[in-house]
Amino acid sequence: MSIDEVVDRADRGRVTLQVIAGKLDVSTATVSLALRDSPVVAEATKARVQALARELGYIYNRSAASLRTARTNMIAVGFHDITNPYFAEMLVAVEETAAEAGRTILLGTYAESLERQERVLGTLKEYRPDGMILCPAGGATAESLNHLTAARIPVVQISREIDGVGLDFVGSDDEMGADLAIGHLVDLGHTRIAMIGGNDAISTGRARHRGYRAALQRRGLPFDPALVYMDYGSRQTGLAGIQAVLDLPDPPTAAFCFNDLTAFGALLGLRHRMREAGVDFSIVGCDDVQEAAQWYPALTTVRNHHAEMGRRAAELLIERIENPDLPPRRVLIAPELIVRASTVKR
Amino acid sequence: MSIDEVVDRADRGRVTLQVIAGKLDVSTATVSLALRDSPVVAEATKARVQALARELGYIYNRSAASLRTARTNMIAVGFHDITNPYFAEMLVAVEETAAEAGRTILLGTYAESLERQERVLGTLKEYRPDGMILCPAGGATAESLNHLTAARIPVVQISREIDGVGLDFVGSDDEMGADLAIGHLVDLGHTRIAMIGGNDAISTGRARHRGYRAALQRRGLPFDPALVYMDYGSRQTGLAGIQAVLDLPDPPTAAFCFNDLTAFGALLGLRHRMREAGVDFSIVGCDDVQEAAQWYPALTTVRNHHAEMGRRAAELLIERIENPDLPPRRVLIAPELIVRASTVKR
DNA sequence: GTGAAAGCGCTAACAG
DNA sequence: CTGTTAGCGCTTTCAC
Repeated sequence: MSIDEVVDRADRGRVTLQVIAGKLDVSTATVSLALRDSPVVAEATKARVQALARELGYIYNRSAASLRTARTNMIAVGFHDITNPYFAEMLVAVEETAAEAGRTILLGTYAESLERQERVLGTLKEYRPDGMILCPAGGATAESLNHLTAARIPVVQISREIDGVGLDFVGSDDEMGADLAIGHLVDLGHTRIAMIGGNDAISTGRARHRGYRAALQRRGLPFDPALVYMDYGSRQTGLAGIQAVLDLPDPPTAAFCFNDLTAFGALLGLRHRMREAGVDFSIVGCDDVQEAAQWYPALTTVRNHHAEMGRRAAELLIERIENPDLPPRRVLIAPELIVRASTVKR
Repeated sequence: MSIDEVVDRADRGRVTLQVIAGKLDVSTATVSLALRDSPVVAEATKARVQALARELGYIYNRSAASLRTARTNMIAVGFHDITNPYFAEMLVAVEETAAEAGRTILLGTYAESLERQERVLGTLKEYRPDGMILCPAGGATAESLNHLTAARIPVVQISREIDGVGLDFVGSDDEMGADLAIGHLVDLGHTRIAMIGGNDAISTGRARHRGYRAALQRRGLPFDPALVYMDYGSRQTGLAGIQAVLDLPDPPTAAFCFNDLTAFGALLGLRHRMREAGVDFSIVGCDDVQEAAQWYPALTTVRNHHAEMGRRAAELLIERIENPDLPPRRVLIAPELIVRASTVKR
């Protein structure tokens, strides 16, 4: 073969197993095996094949392989929002774990739109990922995931859980987390404790609110609905929520926030009222995103080990891909209270 | 066909064009056309095909289609770090723009590791994405992307630029951004202005430092190397950097930070020294991530329109996919100074 | 240790 | 308007 031919081939990006086989006068089967370093091929042959492949700039075509093997080595990830550092950090953990296991991430996002989620998941599944990791939009129902189970696609839910789908789940023990937070505040002498952010549309919202009420009750404290400000867990919610409860005739002295983002907003809202967390008010967040330690005051929060959640979800999924008949598993990671500077004795 | 057969097919996830064609006694070609709503197929036939496809739970197999068409409708995105909100927000814009154009994102990350970048890009290209959007790790060279250009894969670089690769680029005009920042500080009466964060390994680092020097010079201010604290643009860098320059015999009264993350760290570092931005010191960030407006004090920063960068990058890539022979384009988005509360008259 | 051949599920000519 | 045919690039028996 001439150099020109080689360049020509490489140029047109059309180097296939056939081309290599042709030039070396071996079969495509041998080339295929050789490139995958099969022990069945003679060392000398392998070396020749691999050398030529490199020289020609051969690129393995996974679409073709997938068609044949019914395996894509792709893991589809459907997240509602990767702008929230909690999910961004979780996604990185998923991606890194997947990459270590030779898998690549196919990503879809849908904010909190059920309709976009529908479309995105539909598209993702056409790529035939070996499995999916999902954090559904608020209000998603078991029926909305039926098409995935019907197609027998291995799915693990992360962080948010939909009741009654028999799918794997990796999340945090949110009732315990709320209890940790409330316990800490009560220990500091607080008796009027607000809960800001979170709503009934998502499982974490329900669980953290449930945990909040149970924790109060467990400690003999009354539940006052006026102290509960429910909304999507954003900075804006925290900003508005803290001010709303501060305006109450009998305002709280502390607040447990649905997540760190809400807590950051609350920290700010406090300043707008010339108050300061850690001085004359206490704020506890939930999640422990990187930013939490960096705030001023540094945020006391419930660490949910979200990177570990990401890693575990990827591991669970890979196990399920390899063994689809496993019974559904539910792994709850125990949260941990991280006391920093935003909480103070009453 | 019996219901049992249907259920059986659906169960085994093996509904293909052939199956539908067989049941309807038409050819696979017709089914293929009908499912894509081709005008060439009779309405009645289309309706029958589409109805049966839905009934059987047919899932389009993009691997198979890709093999045939040499188009995957995937866009590979290689980012070094999506934990930085700047890049997370950019990624969302890329993903949404791609989704609107019927493309899905294949994601790879590599932190700042050139070796991981190498591996990740190599894997991504085996999936035969129609194109790639890259933000390379620090220190990446033109050679390290040669394999992509050799394979004639359309690539657009985003945010960070590698000299001498003839690839499309979408980024911000960083010298202008630095000039905006320094101009603002000089207008406020500052003459000793530090620059914190950023390094020579990445194009934005070089450009912002170049802009910083040029801006000083343009205003007749001396350049003092002691005021420059170079490092990767992280919160930690800001925290350490601000304290380092504050320790100088002749400390600055203001600082321009490489990015918002660094600025957040600097804001904190100031507090560790009982100083406060917007009161007795001025800090200007760069990027304007969502968090910037939420800080206390709210951060004065150079808005780089990173969401628009993401959108433009996706658009440029799609244009190039459709027209590979376009000459390389370089789009620089003009930054904008956003004055908030972290800067104050000297 | 290597080759021949079939086929994964789809699309694109081309014929009729 | 619909069918026939070939083939995308790979993997996998099964022979030899």
